[in-house]
Amino acid sequence: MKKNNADTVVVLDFETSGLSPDMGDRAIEIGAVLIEEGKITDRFQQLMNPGFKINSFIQQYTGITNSMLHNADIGSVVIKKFAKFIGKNNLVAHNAAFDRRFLDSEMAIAQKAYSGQFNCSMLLARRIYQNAQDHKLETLVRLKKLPISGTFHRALADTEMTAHLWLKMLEDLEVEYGVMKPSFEYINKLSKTPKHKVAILLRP
DNA sequence: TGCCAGGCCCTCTTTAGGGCCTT
Repeated sequence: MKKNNADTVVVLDFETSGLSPDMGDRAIEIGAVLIEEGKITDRFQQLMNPGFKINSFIQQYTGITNSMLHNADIGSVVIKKFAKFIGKNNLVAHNAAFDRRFLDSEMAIAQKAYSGQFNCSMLLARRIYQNAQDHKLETLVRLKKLPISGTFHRALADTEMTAHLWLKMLEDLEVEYGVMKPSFEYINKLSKTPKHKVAILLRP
């Protein structure tokens, strides 16, 4: 049965060859963690061979090299395994619009589908941490003193940090605003509320 | 690889432009 609480989700992060699947970019790594009732209970990480050589900027940015990708499974093989990992869970990513485009693109290539809805940790952070210097994942992780797991810009490390940020935001909503066990839909609504109206929505 | 995007949000707004965030 599908869980609709915000504390039961799959958090995911793609490393990619560029910014736009519509321009031919492909995923080169997927990382994900399953959070069940506020606890990380499973992990997924695989490199994905995009079928072409990635440029030097991406190699430097991610630390993923062409030689690492040479022996990796192709995207469609990996994404079929990942579809099983997702199951019917809802999904979370930092700047989810980006990861959703690549998930949709890779799923279409593999002729697979998923049923979960997306929530965005960046949009939620912009609402509840309005005074943060910016809302990059790294900035928020340091601001909230969350554990830095591995290297930034590798898929599983970014995913774990996004997961910790997600759980911290749920905790802060409860502790500071009395929002208990919010639904996924409530968080989605909160993430789309104009900033100047957030305080009204969250008033205990 | 391919010349590199797209959605959200703010404001000096809505007949628009530019910054943020992701790789």
